[in-house]
Amino acid sequence: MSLAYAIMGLLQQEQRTGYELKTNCFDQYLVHLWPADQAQIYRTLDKLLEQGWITCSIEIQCDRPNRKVYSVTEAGKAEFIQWLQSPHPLPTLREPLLLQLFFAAHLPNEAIVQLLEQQLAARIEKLTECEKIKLPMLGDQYASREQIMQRLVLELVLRREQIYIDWLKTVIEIMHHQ
Amino acid sequence: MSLAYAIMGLLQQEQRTGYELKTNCFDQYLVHLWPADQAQIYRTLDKLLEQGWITCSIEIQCDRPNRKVYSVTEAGKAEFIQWLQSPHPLPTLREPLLLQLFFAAHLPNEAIVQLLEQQLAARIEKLTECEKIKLPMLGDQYASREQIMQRLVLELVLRREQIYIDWLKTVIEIMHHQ
DNA sequence: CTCTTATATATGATTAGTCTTATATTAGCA
DNA sequence: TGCTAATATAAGACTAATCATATATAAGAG
Repeated sequence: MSLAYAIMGLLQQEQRTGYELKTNCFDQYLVHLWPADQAQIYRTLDKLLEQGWITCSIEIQCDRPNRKVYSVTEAGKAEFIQWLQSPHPLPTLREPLLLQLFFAAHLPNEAIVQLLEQQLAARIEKLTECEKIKLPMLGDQYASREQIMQRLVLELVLRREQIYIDWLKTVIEIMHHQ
Repeated sequence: MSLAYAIMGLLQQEQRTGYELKTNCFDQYLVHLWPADQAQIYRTLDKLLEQGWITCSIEIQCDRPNRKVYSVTEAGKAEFIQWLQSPHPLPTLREPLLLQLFFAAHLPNEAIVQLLEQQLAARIEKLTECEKIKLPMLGDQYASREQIMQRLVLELVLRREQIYIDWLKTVIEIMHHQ
């Protein structure tokens, strides 16, 4: 379960609450990489606590609801390093659009183009979102090791989105001239 | 639930049993697009039957276990055409490797490279698998409409795999010269 | 004669992820 | 005064997918 490790990775940067993980980490830096539901984050924190991989200290606040601040234990750090190095099978990417296109012979060309145009708009929007992410460029000598790794990941995400856009455009072109 | 529609699409080509769907369709033509578990196929067939979108006739065989042959009803065909045209939100692609790399600053370069090399091998294998799929080329004037659509889908899958491979190679290169 | 493979269907259990709703507090706005 | 937004956690319900296992028959190999 990768989410558990994502959480441990984030808690190693600094101790955090479930709320901070959701709003400051997953929704800001991991939206395009590993989106996570609030309910799932809290449940995973419980599970990690049970396993003894994180600990929790309750901060009593007078002006706000109490916070449970989590940090990673030594056992958790060891477990995290193990996970970091372990190979995973390629995940299966199931894309409804590709399935639709696979069976699209049943549809008139205009209907197919409409489907593709809609997808193209969505892809362009996603690429624009990803381009907004601020990270030092690859040549940047002031970039930290962490930032370099994150930039490399972002590079793939950008390239991948670009491929979809290019492909959609050529398919639309082909469907027009048929 | 896209699997239900994939099944209806396949049953529209010709009537089939659950076993044929699994071994002749999903495992052969849809492995890289929409892999499906045997248990899930049979359960989805039950659900489609309940909905009245497919019908079933039992073929008694003397030498083999009986077969339940399914075909799509008029209601099912209408439902399928509706689905074919309806836009879907972009699916979230969660890739453990990207998450690992995101946090890989904790790891020495050699360990990162090892992870990348392993992934590269897996990606090359997958690309090779996809290249084995036989479909007429895009210019082919004897290609059916169905084949053209399937070739277009395959083109994206191939391009996407190629992007991963290119990216992995450049990242490995970068990790070596750091 | 037993073991494996192919044909054929079905159920139980579990995981990961999503959606919805509930609770509680404070600040700020109209 | 009531409404909304931000902060903070939790539980219930559900779906899609996966894994394991069970059943039954026949052909073919060793």
